[in-house]
Amino acid sequence: MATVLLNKPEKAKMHATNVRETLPLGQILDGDCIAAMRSIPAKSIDMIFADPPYNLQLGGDLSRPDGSAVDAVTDDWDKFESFATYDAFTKGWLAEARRILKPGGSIWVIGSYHNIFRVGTAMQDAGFWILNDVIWRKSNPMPNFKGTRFTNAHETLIWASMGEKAKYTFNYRAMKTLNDELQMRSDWVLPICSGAERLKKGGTKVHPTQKPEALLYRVMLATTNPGDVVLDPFFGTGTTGAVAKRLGREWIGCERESNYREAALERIEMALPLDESALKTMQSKRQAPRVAFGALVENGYVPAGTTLFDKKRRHSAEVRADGSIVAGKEVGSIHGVGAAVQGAPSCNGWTFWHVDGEGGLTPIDAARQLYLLATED
Amino acid sequence: MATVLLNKPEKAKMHATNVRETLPLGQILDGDCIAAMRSIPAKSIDMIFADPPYNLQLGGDLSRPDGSAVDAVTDDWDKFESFATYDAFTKGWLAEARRILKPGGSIWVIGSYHNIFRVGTAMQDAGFWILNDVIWRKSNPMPNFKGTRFTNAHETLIWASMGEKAKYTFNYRAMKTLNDELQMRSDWVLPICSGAERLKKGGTKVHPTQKPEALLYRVMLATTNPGDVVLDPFFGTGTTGAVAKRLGREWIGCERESNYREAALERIEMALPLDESALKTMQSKRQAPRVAFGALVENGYVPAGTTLFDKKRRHSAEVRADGSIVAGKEVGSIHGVGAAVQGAPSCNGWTFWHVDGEGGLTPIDAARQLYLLATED
DNA sequence: AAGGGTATTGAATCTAATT
DNA sequence: CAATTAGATTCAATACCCT
Repeated sequence: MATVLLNKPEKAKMHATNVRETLPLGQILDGDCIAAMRSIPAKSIDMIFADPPYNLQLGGDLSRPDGSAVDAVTDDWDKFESFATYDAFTKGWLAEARRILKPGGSIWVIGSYHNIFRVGTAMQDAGFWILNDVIWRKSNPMPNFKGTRFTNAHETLIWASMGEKAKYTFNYRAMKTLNDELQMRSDWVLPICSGAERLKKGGTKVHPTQKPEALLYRVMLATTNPGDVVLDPFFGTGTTGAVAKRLGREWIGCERESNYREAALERIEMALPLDESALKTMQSKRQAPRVAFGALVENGYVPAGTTLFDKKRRHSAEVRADGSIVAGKEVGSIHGVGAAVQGAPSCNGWTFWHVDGEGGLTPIDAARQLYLLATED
Repeated sequence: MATVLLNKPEKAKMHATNVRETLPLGQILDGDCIAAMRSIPAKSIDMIFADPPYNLQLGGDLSRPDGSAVDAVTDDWDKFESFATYDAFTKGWLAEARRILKPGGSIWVIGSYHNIFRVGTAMQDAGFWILNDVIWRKSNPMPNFKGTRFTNAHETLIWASMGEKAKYTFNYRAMKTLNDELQMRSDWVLPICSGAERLKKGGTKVHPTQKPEALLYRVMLATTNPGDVVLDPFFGTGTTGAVAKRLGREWIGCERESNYREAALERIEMALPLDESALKTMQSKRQAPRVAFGALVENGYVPAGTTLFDKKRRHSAEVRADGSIVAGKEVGSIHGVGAAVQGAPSCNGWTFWHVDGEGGLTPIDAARQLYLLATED
């Protein structure tokens, strides 16, 4: 029998491929989400989006908010019982979620003030590292008819990685593009789910808390890549699945109620996937291929002997044949010398240093872009 | 000796009056807030506003893109050994807060994702009944300098009564007036504390986390009446005291650090009734909402994959998932690509680009108008 | 005086790949 | 795994200096 030697990353990759083939992609698992998640292999999911129910009746039945339902529990002892039961439930499904997430995966949970504080605490206690809490600011909320409180006009999402040092996916550049070239903030203004998007049967809502697709769209675009596997333990009518399909992500759902499952499957069937070109997003420079400054020198884009200046000509440096630069006593990389002359902890030499041309000073980053275009493919 | 018979309400009223006379109104109690609150009689306070340490758990130094350093919160008072330590601290001060609050009083606590979930859980466990969580959306937050997460652009306040059936004060009418005759929502847009309001000594800020008076103004106007007693267990530089004085409320503070106490007393001494200009900043701004093209994409008004044309169909471009558009080699915003294909210095993409519909070409600005109609309050 | 340009700053869990 | 190196990264408001 032939032996093939594999290094560690290759082994991991092959393992991931094998595991992926066993995943129930594009399926809604029937039953309790904890039991359903138990059937998923460990470290196999890229992102989890969870919209857990928030109210736990004493009978052990979970119910969703429908605006009129009020907790029947009244005295303090029962309240404690209720919170304790809810916390145990939260701890249970979070533990399974943690098991099936990849080390570089992340989790989103949405909730309101009834449950989000307990969920957030449980997430921290389970070892998740909160990256942001995000506010979904509803642009057209239900008014508070009685005038007894502030209009409850938002919901809270928590986004967390597997741990303090864990990696995670964040498509910073795509978010910035989506927000007209400003950093995306932690407060998102989006309309509630209504109109044609709202699933109805016989004139009534199929699901009391159907989330808008725009919300999932932003979540997925921000924190997953095409082809990633997204799991939703409280699938409901399948907003997560519909958006995943549209955005070229794989999905898995868990849902106990058959009428929700049916509505979800029908809905996702109708969803149209975007083609590959439309799925492309603005790439960050971090993802662009690295170019050594020395390559520009070798190829004559910035010849040896060129004098570099900072934007205000307060500093200058000379380029040497090996791509190092010299400024007074400082010798080294464009970054190191840039940092040294400024007395700064670090410096991006590509944008700090300029060459003197016909139209004034041009950052050497422009030469890098030219080089990248010329050497593409 | 004459005997005066008093009925029960009169007795309670007299008791309240006597207790009130023993309260350290207009004073800052020196020392740990738990010990300080122990000196306050039970059921004597109308409202508590608490801004406890956030337990930020910051890593190393952080520098801005220009190389300058970020002045972080490094004070000892924000350092806790573990979540367990922080939880014990929270439980301790909440218990005292609960003891001194009147049955019809209420409590506000402000925090960030670092601590607010733990605080909210502790409040529920202590028996407080959450009435709202309120989002302070900062109009000018500190950016995320490294592009690693969403800009942390908000903080969360929790407002709670003494229990599910407990009474509380809510001045619905005042809030509606303050909000241009619309119900006050659970998200408040306010600037951070800066400029003349920010207390400084020798050019540097006295307190690292001074809260804006506008925030306290809205809190107090909404949930207290003139003459009410407001206590702040983490008084700092006395924003609560200054606003209480201006609004005709009584105040009590607790503060360990003498330099904060001194700054606070001096500041409150100077506090004057609010003038017109200050009042204006307290009011909700009804400014025209800015719409990013990306919002139309994620909400399906202009789906990814759509082809855009200029009015005469000389140019076309394709919409991508993140709201960028592609025309040949040009990739970027509707404005940038519009300018590039025309060879123009600038371009209003909203009027330049059109979508092909039943009635011919329609400018994408029409979709923006539709979106605005759907999201208007 | 008005306006333009530049510097400063705010509750921040703030890099990633290679050696 | 720690140390090193390459190199990516900011928005709104205020303050102050200069025409």
